[in-house]
Amino acid sequence: MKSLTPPQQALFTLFNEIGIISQLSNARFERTLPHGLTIAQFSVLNHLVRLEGDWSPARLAAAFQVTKGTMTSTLQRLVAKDFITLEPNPVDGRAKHVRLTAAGQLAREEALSATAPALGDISAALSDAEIEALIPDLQKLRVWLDKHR
Amino acid sequence: MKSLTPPQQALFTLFNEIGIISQLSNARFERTLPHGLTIAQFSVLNHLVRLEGDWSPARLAAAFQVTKGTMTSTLQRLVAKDFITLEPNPVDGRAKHVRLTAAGQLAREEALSATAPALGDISAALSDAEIEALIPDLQKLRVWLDKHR
DNA sequence: TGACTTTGGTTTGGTGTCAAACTATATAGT
DNA sequence: ACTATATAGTTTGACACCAAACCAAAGTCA
Repeated sequence: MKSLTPPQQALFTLFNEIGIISQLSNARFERTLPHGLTIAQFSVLNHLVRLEGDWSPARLAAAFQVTKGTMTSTLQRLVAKDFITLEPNPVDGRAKHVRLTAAGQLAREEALSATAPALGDISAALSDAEIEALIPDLQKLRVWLDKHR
Repeated sequence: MKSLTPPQQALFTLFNEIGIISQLSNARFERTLPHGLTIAQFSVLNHLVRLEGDWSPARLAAAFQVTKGTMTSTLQRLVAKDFITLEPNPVDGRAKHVRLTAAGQLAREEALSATAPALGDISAALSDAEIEALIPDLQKLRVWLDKHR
């Protein structure tokens, strides 16, 4: 029976843990979100509030490492909820502007408030210092994977 | 504008990185897999080869932290590829036995060979020691999330 | 100017995942 | 034994995601 070398085995375990954590944490947050928001939808709202500037669907897709098709779908759901509008770009006939509505800003505030407690709980699992320590290594890994895909 | 405390911010970043890594690494592996296997499908094949014993769909679902419905779907695709069979359990009329076929074992071997190089590449991003160091903390986090869901 | 290439966005089809509803079989309790 | 509950597996309906095909508007370049 074929098998992996120990370093390969470790990597395999690492990605396995990461996959499960991603799944569990998404489920955990999604349960707390109001208005039937999903993580993907909330992330877009949050992004638009925090980062100034003009955001097109394509720019958002690049920022979230997601295909344009995926972003189209997420934005359509946000439009259906009246949390954003898609306006034509007067300068570029292909492009659109993504604009947050007042309701969208409000929903983002509510979502943030609802999410914060669930985040606090996790301190029981890992100390703040441990969390801080994990981030740089994961970022290195993420950047590498992004560059080599 | 509402905001998060620094520790909450760190957790937010952590889960964000984890989500992206999960996505990118899945895409990366899936590209290398033969027979149109997905990660989910390969994981089941691999599991059946490595761990002896009788495996029912329900037991597999529990092992992979996935709902029974999700496992039903994955198993059906493996059956369609003739990589497993589902046999009735003579003792329990509700349950089924999941059995690997010869083709399934072969496919798992091929998948393992095809995947190994992609795993090796990643050493360029993170040293073996760094990878080993990450795992225990992530396991703590995963176990906690699993227990509190 | 006209043809070719790139870019922005949408659509389609396939996969994974969940929650919830549903059937059938087992098990427990009285 | 009968009823109630728990368990195994499937199905349905959403959502996120990808790859690939597609259209329209820009941009390039000869």
